[in-house]
Amino acid sequence: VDEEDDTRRRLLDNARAHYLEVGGSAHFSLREVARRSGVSPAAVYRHFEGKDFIFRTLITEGFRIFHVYLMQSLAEPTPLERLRAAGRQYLAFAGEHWQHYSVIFMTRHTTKPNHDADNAATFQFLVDRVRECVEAKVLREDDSSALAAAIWAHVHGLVSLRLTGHLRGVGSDEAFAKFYAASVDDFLHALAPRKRERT
Amino acid sequence: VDEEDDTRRRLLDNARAHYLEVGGSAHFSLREVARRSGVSPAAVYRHFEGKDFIFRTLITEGFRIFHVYLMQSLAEPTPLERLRAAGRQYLAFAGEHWQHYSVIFMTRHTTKPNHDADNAATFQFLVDRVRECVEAKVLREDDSSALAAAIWAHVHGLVSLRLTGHLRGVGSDEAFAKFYAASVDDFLHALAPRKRERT
DNA sequence: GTCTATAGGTGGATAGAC
DNA sequence: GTCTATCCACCTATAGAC
Repeated sequence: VDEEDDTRRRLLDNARAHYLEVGGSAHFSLREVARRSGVSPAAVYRHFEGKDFIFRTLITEGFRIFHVYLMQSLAEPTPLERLRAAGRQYLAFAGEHWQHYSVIFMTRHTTKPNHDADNAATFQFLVDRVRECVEAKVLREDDSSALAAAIWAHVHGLVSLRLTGHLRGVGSDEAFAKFYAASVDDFLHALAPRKRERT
Repeated sequence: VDEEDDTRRRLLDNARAHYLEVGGSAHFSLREVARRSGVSPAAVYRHFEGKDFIFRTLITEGFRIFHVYLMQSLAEPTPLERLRAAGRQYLAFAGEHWQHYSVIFMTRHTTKPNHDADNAATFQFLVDRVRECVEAKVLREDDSSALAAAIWAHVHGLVSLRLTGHLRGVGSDEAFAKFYAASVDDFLHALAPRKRERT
């Protein structure tokens, strides 16, 4: 079963690359995937039931890998450190698996049930990290979902503009990593509890 | 020349919608555009030299409309109000012209010279708004390009997650507008000059 | 300026040999 | 499990009539 799994891996990797080049499921070419993988179009049907099944596999795989990255942040000792670590893990995942990142977070929404469930579960992880920060008084008292959404938007904005090439001006990947870390800290600082006011 | 321009308009509108559905230029169908517009495939060639020329027109048109929105913010009297107005105009453009927004800011980078030039010019507008805020001491003294990039990332993150359907939890469009405004203000607050420290 | 007709190419999916 | 061969649908672009 060794060569069998190897072909399946090659098909998935090439499918992901091709998927991103055409930007969505509608005009994804199964023949092109077979061509890149060095097999005939018919062989693909031995590994996947068809075009759509390949996408589902890609999305599920992407969330699974992302989940592993996020879980690393739980090793930190305090709520705030766990939240900041989650931010670093987010960047690490996007940098080391930008194809997966694009598949799960930058593809237009077209009613995919699996995608929605995985997405909600992933978002809940961030909400939990935010909630424990609120309870520990290191983030302002506010709706945890709203705070989490704002934080997610911030990191996603940085990462996605970088991936689409719109933030080329920032420079090298290391320069971007510094920029990212500083910007996230700026935003988290803004969400800290206010010393004065707040009745 | 009335009906001629009308056909061209219909072709462009349908081309934009179709472009977004397939997510990129590679598998964009000229026939589909003709079909939606109620003309034959051959007729398209009387209005555009071919497939690629339609994209260039779409991108240029998108930036032109966006530019009009941004310019409205110059009516405000102070640097900070102009910057905050630019943020509101950004959301207004994304909301009222989400197709244009997607075309110019959420499409993968594939070496389009016109796009790069327009993009740089648009970014410069934000850098100018930031710079005058720095000079007026309402934003911290820092590289204006870096501050502008962070602000852009923040608003783009909010808007693009909303457009891809990942921020459905926020609720209605009005609820999202409130959330957007509050989040942008939070971030601008973080970029204000620090009272103490700062040598 | 729009049409029909057509050329040459690519796509998903299946049948049947090995 | 992979192949070749095949079906039919769709694509870009052009030619030529109106």
